[in-house]
Amino acid sequence: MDRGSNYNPTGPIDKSRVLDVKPLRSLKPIFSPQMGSSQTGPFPGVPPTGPFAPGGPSFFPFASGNESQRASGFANVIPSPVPLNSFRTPDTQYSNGNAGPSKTRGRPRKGRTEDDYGASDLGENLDDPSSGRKQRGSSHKRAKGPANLSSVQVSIDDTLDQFLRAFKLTALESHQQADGNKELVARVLLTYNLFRRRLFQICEAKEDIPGGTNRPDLKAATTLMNKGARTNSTKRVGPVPGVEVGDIFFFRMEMCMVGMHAPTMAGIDYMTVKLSADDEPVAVSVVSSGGYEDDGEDGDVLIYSGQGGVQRKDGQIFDQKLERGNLALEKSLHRANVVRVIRGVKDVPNGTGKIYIYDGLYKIHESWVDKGKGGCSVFKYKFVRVPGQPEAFTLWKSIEHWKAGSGTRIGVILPDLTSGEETLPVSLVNDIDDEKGPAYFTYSSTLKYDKPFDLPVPSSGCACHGGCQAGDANCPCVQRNEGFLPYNSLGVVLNYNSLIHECGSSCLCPPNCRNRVSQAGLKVRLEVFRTKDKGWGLRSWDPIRSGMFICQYAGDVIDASSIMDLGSEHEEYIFDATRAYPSLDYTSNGSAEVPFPLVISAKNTGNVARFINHSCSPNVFWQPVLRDSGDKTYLHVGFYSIGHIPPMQELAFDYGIPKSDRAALRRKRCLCGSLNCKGYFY
DNA sequence: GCCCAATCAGGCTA
DNA sequence: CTAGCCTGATTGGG
Repeated sequence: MDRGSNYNPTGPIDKSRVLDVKPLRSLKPIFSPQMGSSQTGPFPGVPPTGPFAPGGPSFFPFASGNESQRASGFANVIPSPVPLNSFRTPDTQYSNGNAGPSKTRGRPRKGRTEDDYGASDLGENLDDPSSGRKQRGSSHKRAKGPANLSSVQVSIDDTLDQFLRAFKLTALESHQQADGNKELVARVLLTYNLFRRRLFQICEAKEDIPGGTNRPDLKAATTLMNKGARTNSTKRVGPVPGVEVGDIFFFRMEMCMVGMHAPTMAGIDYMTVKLSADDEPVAVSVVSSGGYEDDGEDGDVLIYSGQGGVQRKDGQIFDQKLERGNLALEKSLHRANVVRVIRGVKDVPNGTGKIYIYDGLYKIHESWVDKGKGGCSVFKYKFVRVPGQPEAFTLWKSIEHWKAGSGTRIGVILPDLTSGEETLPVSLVNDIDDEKGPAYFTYSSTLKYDKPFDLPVPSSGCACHGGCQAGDANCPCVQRNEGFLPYNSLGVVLNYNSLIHECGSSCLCPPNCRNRVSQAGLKVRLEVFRTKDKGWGLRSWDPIRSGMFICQYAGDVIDASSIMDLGSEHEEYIFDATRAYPSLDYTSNGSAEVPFPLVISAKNTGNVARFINHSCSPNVFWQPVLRDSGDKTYLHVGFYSIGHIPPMQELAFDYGIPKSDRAALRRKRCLCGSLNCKGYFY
């Protein structure tokens, strides 16, 4: 019921009596509150129909069918990597007016950590005590390779243009910028994240490049938005087309770009609606991320604090005023309008970062004035979630309980089907039917090569005792990856090469080197679960960032020529790199294939990857990864997320198309259920 | 239209 | 690890 101290049971008070306020001009509801109306549908009272309710389900008559089908399949639109020679070409070959040192902003670059997500765990347990926690400062900078500034600038521009072209965002129609849809939102966010990561990778490797930044999140967003690559820029009360309840974001700018929440810092977003006589502000969304003392009785209630009203360092105290966002919330309360709520939670693996969860539509039930710390007056608003929406924030709370072992999770068959083989347990869960588990197999987290199947790649290990450093031109591992480290410290791939060269056994770097991601094991808590109609599948309790490593494909490497003879029951657990995969087709234009015909059977021995199902709209893709072992180099297959994946969403990748006609005859009915499902897979 | 203030970021340092 | 400083970007409002 009441939550006690903060709660004022006397109900809303007359704020104008207490504070310096603008008068509420009209309290007559624009829309009838509809609280007890007989309206049907999942969101009673939503939207507040009328002149300013463009939200809600829409048809997209302008979306070209085949274009949307093509573009939402991430894999076939991955831009090719910037060729290495673009960093070596003299300036004179380019006539780009932006190139040239004269355009540089003279801002001195500061020292920075190895990634854009705060402190890294690198540098701990180092042999070399003098290196300290982090390689920083002049010695580190001097180690960086000579950067050809202008050509790097060109490559940043080129990279962006490639992304924009690949995702067909070069010339968005104005109606597409104003009103989005799911496919468009996905394209904008994917482009943003690919560019942001690539931008970070380039900037951390080279000093003082024009357009360089220590805030790739901001830089990438402004660049994209300046080119018109955004959507849902029309503010609206109610749902945002293309964003679903439970969707997650890792940066405020992401929400800005897709019309979820426009302000870059402020917690309350509102719009001014035209009335017959006056303009009135109406709230559209709030972000609750711990800046104030927000609280709620349970997952469906949020006590939100108004904006402003701080206690300054000099001791001066400012009360909150009933203006701007606070006034808008007050109006939304009186109009009984819905407000989108975004919950910010701490990103545990990152530490300093936050994850923003879209928790759906809420209504403000009451407001009051409270005394905040320091004694200033603070507005409080009680948000109550509109019933009937999919679970979002409460799901996160449940997962916390599962992890702590305090919650009862129904349908758990095994707490850890890997029997400790993996770094993290993997639950086996069935809350669908009576199946007791998948057919017997031996769990193994590694890939087994029977025959020496090595590649003629001369491997000379690095000597980076403190872990490989971005921009270290002397590191052979950096060189093999075209001058960059392929991952950040969270295990996120930063760009898309046809091959990732990880450090191997001949390298002297420690096991927690940034370039040993796929060999370091699981980083997210996975579960094998019973799907409704596709057998067993794989999903994650933890949120997964765009580009993050998920797992490798373990099993037995088998002879590619024998794949034709395998029985159909065998091919259920086959990974076949010789198939045509959309992503590989795109990045390579057909030329750069996997170095040798790698086929893996996980029928008898395998890991979690054998449970990943096919989807025509995948959220996971794979990349070949090279690791050396002694004097031999072995190929592995790493799985990475395409976009951000909320907890408990099934992981799936595109199984590709077999190149042999015989195998192609064995097509199976696809049950992925996506809008652009081809209807079958192999 | 220009400028500026306000703001539940996010990186970095002490 | 946390508090605080610093740069930063959008948008509303004057």
